Amino acid sequence: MSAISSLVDHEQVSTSAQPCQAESVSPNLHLKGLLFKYPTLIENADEACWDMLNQAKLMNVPAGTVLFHEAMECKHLMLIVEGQVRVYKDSSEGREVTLYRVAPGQLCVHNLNNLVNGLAYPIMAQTETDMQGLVIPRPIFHKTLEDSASFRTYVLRTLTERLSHMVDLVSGFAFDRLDLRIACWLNHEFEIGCGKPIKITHSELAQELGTTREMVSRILKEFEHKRCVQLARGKIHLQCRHTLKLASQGKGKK
Amino acid sequence: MSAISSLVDHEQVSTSAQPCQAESVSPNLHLKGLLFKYPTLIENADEACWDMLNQAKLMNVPAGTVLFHEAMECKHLMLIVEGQVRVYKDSSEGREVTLYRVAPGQLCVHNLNNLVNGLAYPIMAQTETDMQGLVIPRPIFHKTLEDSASFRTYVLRTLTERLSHMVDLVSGFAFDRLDLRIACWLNHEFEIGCGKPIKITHSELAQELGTTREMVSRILKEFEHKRCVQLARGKIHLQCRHTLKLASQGKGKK
DNA sequence: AAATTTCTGTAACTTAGGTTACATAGTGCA
DNA sequence: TGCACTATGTAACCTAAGTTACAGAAATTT
Repeated sequence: MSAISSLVDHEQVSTSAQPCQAESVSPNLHLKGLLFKYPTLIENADEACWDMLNQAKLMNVPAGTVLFHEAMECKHLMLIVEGQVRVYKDSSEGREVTLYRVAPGQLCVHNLNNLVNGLAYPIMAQTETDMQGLVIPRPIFHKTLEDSASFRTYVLRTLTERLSHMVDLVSGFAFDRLDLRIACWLNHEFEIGCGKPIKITHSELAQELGTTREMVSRILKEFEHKRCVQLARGKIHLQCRHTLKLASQGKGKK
Repeated sequence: MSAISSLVDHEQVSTSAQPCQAESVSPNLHLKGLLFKYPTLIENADEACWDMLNQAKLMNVPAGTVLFHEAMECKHLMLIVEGQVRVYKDSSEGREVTLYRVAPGQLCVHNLNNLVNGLAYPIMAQTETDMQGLVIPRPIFHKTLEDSASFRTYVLRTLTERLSHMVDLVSGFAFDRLDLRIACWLNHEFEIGCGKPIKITHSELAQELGTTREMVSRILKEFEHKRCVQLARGKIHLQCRHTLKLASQGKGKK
């Protein structure tokens, strides 16, 4: 509660109702460039879908902006062109868990939820980087849902995929030890980063996984002793992919 | 793995591919009777939606049937008319968590996921009671998604609602103590049952919440001492709604 | 009625995770 | 160079949750 209001007070907030720096996107060509990260949406897009995209406005949002929170209503759908958004839930004791991230090519399903059901949901979304997005007003979103088969497919896919992802989250919390969850997270990050060092602080990682900084420090240090990783200020270097894989499979419990 | 295959071996399994006892539903009137628990679907149903429903086949499934598991592919969408299905995830150590239940009026979103994305997902669904459902073949489901605005709305609503529910699950695991989670669960059950005793064993409740029987026994006994509930074999009686509410709000920590 | 199975109670113990409370080490910059 | 700030390390302690290992009660079957 206090965490939320302090954020809202002290940081730049753009309610979806008042997009800042919105401008029309003119030619189709330009659109295709902006949306090249949405291949599943674009490649099969039908006319109705293009209609919607042509009516979208481009909007710039600085890093750290709260896009929605608590009981906020969404008046727009946002397609992210550049940058990324973190969607998370915070606890009354000041801890956090990341639920998922929205990157170019993806939709914020809670944004969708809000648009479809008209229900706000007590969760937060905040830009992690400067962001550029295409803003689609609610009525146009609904109309396109009616008219465009391709858009529909895209929306449905996104929703069901997120759902599976949420099941993974639940089962991690329910069954896996924290060291396992950290190892898996590292593994995944190293995989998509091709082994490049991960830039994150221990307390950020704690907020990612819904735990505390001290626990993360403790477990990362263990991993360093096992020579999976090497720690530096604000960075985690991969030392041995194999050892980390083992740790992430729950083996080598020590 | 072994848990799954043993279930599959020893219990009655109906792959969605071979519905047992399927029969055509003839007149519209009959359909309306069957689907009276689907008001949101029925009341606004357009012609395309009725078309689909008219092509559905009625199917009876006995209690304890595994509807899908692991990497099983769904060839049908199932609208539950009578009875209920439990969708859950099991751990390698033999524990379980219930993800959600599907009752008349609802859809199994993982069934949807499978139909939409063609991806199977390692999670289980099993009938808890004898069940009667309307089976809709995959191609007809897809066609109706194209043609029926009302069906689409219904599907989207269901999906986004489940998603919110999953967030609650995650945040419970991430932030709430087990006693809190049990208290909330009891509260909810007493609410929908209007205070009637809940029929459940401790180990079933453990599987519900992803914990162990001993923990549930211990915490329920605590609640009995606090005079929230009264325990009997296979049953939990509500003693004082107020005290339980307090416990479920994390107050009266003892 | 006796035997068997299922359910519950509970004590003793272990372990994972969280908390408190510092110390120390980098980083940026005045 | 020194100061402030942020990030990390770590020990001691606490508590929630899980585990082991029973005993006994209630239901069900033979």
